[in-house]
Amino acid sequence: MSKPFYITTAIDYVNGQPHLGHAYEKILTDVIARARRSLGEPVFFLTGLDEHGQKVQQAAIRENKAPQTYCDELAADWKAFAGTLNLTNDDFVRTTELRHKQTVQAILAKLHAAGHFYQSEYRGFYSQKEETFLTEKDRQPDGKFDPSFGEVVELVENNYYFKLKDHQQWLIDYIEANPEFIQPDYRRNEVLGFLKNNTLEDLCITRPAARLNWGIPLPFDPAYVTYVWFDALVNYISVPAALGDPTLATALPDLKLEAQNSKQSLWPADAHVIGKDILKFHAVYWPIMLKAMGLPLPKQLLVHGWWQKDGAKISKSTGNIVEPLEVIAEWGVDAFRYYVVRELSIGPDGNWTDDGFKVRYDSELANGLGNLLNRSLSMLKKYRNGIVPAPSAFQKDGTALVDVDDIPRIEADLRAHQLQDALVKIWNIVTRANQYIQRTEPFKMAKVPEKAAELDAVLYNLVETCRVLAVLLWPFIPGASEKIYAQLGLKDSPAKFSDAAWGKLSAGHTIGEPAALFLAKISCRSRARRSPVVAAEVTRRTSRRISNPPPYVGGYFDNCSSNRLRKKSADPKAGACLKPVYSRGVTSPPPTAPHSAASSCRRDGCAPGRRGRARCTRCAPSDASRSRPRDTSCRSSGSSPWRGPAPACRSSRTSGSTTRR
RNA sequence: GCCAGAGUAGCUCAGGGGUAGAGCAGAGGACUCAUAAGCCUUUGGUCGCAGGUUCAAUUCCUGCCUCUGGCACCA
Repeated sequence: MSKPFYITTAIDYVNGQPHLGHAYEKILTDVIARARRSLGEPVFFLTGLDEHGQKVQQAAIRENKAPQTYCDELAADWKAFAGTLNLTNDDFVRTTELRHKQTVQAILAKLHAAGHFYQSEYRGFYSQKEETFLTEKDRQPDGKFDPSFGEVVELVENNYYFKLKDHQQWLIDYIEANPEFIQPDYRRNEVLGFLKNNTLEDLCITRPAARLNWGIPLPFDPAYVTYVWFDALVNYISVPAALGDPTLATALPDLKLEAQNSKQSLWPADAHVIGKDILKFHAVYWPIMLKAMGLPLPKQLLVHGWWQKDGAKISKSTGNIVEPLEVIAEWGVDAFRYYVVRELSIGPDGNWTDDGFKVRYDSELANGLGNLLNRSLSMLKKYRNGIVPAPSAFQKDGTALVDVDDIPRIEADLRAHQLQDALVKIWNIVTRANQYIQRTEPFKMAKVPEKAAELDAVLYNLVETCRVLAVLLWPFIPGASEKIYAQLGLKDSPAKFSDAAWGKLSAGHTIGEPAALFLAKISCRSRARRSPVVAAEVTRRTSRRISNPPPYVGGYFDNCSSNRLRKKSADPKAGACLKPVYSRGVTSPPPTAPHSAASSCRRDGCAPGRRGRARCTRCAPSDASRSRPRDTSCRSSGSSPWRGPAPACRSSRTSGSTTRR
């Protein structure tokens, strides 16, 4: 058994309720953890809470609670939140737990004995009201501190310091020698720039217990508690230590936990997923702490950006917020997970817009993936009684749907933590499958008995593609993925990446009932609002196909994807909006469809029946620009307007992705 | 101020010395298996500004303008 893939989130400071940023980091981590499990690796995924410190102590006092009680109550919310996000964390660490405090103290004792700490005086301006030292930034232009700080006194305080000065050069060398250690690259460059241009100052690691007692006491001097660094960061090793990690047991021989004796080390972590705001702590202090302990460094710091909403900073005070729980309640956790992972790659800041969310939900999840599943299963049900047909020679088409290269490329993206790229590739398959239906027209084959074998093949390819998609999507949207498997009538789980191999669906298998995977909430409502005729048809179809139509809760999408229909519906005398309704074959088609219903041509005398610009002589485009030829051939093959060596052919450029990395 | 990075279509972004690319948005069309979904076609750009190198610059160089990030107070 190989070493488990050990991945962590930062632990969140428990002084409030979880917000979008917390949710984002946890989801990224969970997708990576699930992906590794799916790929067959053992995984340990750790998240948790940072519960010590002044703000917690103060908040507890304000609520007239013991700090531990205060933390216990909030911790319940945070654990529930992890469940709501459908996280697969293997443990949940709280820094007030005994196992954590014991590890912290063992480390402090060891480093103190080895001479890494010293005591020194700290002199500064202290606000008694705010119970904090002030900095130069807190000064007003006239040199005085803001009255909101109350009385400010100059205070001298002894504290313990951690020596950093000797560690600068090896850390620079290490980061330069290990490009994967800090990702993305520009974050790595920031750390290197900082390390090369500044001299590290020793780190103050304590607070006097008289001033702050909600913390872990120094084992060698109970007059002090340790401050954030040797508390919060240590969570990454306190849980493995408690689980009996042999690497940690060797490094911390005095740590006597009631540990299971594990044979496998979790440490070093394979990835710490963190926000850009805490990069320095993880890229500078943490490696030095580990080096001092004699422990190896984590393999990677994966640094994500922050979210904005509507282009502005997320802020409780201005009300510019995204409430994850509300979004999940309305749209489902899979949609939420999908949006935050698909919207941006790991690194840059993101911008949440409600419209953007709705567009992705509607066009990508509901109309792209969900509708593909629905139409594929419906046809199999309708034409073959829901029984998967036997393989035939025609099925080689399936390789065009899920290209032989797709699976390894997606696997490579997952391993490289390029989650957005993986989703883009997966959606290429969705698009290809929808194109395939249009190209092969199985609904026409069904009317021609001689094409039965071909229809078998097309149906097989479609249903099998849906199955493969479920497997590929499991790390991202596990709920939807499992629903796809259920609709396919498969008993097992789509959680094994190797099941993405083509052809695992066996002939004779009977699928389950098709149902909407992601209900498109809007588009039909939007249309319905504009045309009573369409509204009636929508209601009829909805009630026929969906056994339990959800109640309409109000609100419309502004961006209806089919503006053509919308605009025509808005024209009171066109009747054009009827066209799609008639064409459903419900009733006979309109005897004389108005010309304007089918064409953009509105000139008098343009013969009915002509459709499209090209066929209408009076409306034909006169400008040459419309038919500007597109010559994509390689220039070097023809007569060249320039001299010199033949230039490289530029016609084979690969298309770009929408992501900058 | 210092150090990075970025300015390309309405939006989000790829690209890169030789006719400018994708997705979304916009426009037109054909179809009916499907969640009014899906499919096809298509309009948009002096590639921030000014110089320079070059037969040729959006691409390389220089300068300028604008924006973003970092520069250890803090999660």
